[in-house]
Amino acid sequence: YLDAKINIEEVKNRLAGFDLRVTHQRLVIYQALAASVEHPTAEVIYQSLINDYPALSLATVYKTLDVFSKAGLIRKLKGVDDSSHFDADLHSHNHLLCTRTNKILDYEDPELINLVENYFESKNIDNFRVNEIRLNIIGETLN
Amino acid sequence: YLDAKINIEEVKNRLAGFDLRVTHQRLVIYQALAASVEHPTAEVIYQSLINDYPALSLATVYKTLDVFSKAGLIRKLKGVDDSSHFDADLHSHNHLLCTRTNKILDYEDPELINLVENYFESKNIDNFRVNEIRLNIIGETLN
DNA sequence: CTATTTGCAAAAGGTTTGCAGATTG
DNA sequence: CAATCTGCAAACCTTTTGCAAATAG
Repeated sequence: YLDAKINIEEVKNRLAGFDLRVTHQRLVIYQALAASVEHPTAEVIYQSLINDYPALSLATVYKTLDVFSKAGLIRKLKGVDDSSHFDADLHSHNHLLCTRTNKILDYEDPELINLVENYFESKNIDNFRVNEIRLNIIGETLN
Repeated sequence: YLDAKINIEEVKNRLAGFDLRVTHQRLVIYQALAASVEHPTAEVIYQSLINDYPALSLATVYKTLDVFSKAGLIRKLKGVDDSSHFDADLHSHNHLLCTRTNKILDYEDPELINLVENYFESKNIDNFRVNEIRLNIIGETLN
């Protein structure tokens, strides 16, 4: 379930890069999120940390994820069941949303990303400034 | 804000087409949703009906919209602020999500729809059966 | 030292549920 | 009639908030 943890210095650099204060809680929350490939919810992140950091509060996890996503350090995603998930991967990629398991999976497809990006580069939408295109693929994992 | 109301016989046919019982509440709720171009929330639909149907309950609006969307008669959408909106328009189309007003606007673009549909027709994703592609354009209305 | 962040508990907000009575097919 | 739907109020669950103490820069 987990990638190798990113080292703490790297996390500090990333926080600094977004003008965010470095606190112990922020470091471990970011580290937990970045180490997961599962696009966890606030609750899941909290549960993954509570054993090692018993003083950590769920409200802090919520606040921190909110601060991070408003700063642009991470992204907030919606699952098919309306739950809020978070993603530390800022690279352009799309997601598979499974209606059976409610999980969110990464879908990396450079061809698709190019297709969509090219399309919108040459496109102007009246009275609307485009910030981001989110393409979600809804369906079912088969395994 | 409102299109002309669909006539009641047409609404009955649509409900029947999805094997849904016809009740007074369902008729007016569907009619209100179909008449709106604003992708209203449950609360907004409720408010739009409460004057004419004082006995209507908000819980019924929620239940009905849930039944409708599970049956496939309407679609549930998520706004940028995480609110649940509903859409009676089943035709292929995309949405503009405004981060300033939290509104959802229709974005009709046959060329884009073709582009994406064609791409996924020839595409197979391992261990995943695709049901639907949702492409949302996030940004700001300029008005 | 000042501003920001944290933890706690309480509150909020949107949505769901249980149930008795009403309605549909 | 049997099955389903409705209204009401209470319950629920996720997220947010207020505030005093702790911490970062």
